[in-house]
Amino acid sequence: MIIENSNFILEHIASSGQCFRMNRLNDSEFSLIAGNRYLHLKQLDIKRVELSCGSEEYEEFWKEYFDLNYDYEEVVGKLLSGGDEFLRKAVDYGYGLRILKQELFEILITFIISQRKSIPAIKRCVEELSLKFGEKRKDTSTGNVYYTFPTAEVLSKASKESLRETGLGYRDEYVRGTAIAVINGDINLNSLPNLNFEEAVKELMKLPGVGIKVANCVALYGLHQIDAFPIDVWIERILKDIYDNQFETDRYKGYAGIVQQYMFYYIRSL
DNA sequence: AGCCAGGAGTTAA
DNA sequence: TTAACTCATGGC
Repeated sequence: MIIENSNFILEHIASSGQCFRMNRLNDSEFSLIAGNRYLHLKQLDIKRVELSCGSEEYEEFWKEYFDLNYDYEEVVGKLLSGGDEFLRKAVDYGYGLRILKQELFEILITFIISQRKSIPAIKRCVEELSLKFGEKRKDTSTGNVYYTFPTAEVLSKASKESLRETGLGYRDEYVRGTAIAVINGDINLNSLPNLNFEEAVKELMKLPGVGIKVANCVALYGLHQIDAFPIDVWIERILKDIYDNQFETDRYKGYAGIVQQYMFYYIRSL
């Protein structure tokens, strides 16, 4: 089915560093594995995207996944007219970015993996992990074969050695420890959506391999706390070099996470 | 070849 | 509380 939206650019979303299983197939087409599902996407033009799913699956899952109930045009308008030169250029460059609503456990593990890794390396590791510990599926509408992201159950039972074979490096114990914490009830992922931002971050940081930055990423991409503002090495450079450490996230309350996404995507292009 | 990657944990002060 | 050091691996 075809989606019309003036802020939905697949190329920008796929390479924005928030999802690691969305891949470019050619000039206009992309594949995406999210949760247990597979989707084929095609950018028809600047305002139209074709999805391989039917309207029922779209309404039930993908519409929410792509945050298509939220009006990004309003945020874009504020940033373009807000008088901040860097943000204006960032939005101008990264138009069509959105904050996806991804599966919580998958986001938790992938951002634990992300520490001290480049985006290509993260993607490779996530694919290896899915191939080794996920379930093989076949998409009914495209016939495409893919592997789901592994469950906490499976990862909690995996040996350190088998985990490390996927390229995790020293993060093997973090992944294992977090999966075990989820299974034995040390943390209840289902309760996190009920917490406010500060409480959720505090809870997440009890997990091995989850510090302030990863917790913010999980809050933003897995809990859709769009005031979360993850500060990685790139964002830190911006805050220092562009804003002389005077950037005020409070000024963008209600959509700071979206601002962060534009910043991140833009700075990496320079 | 050597540096850096969407950092976190530990230790020392 | 903060600073320095270490961690395994791959991409460029």
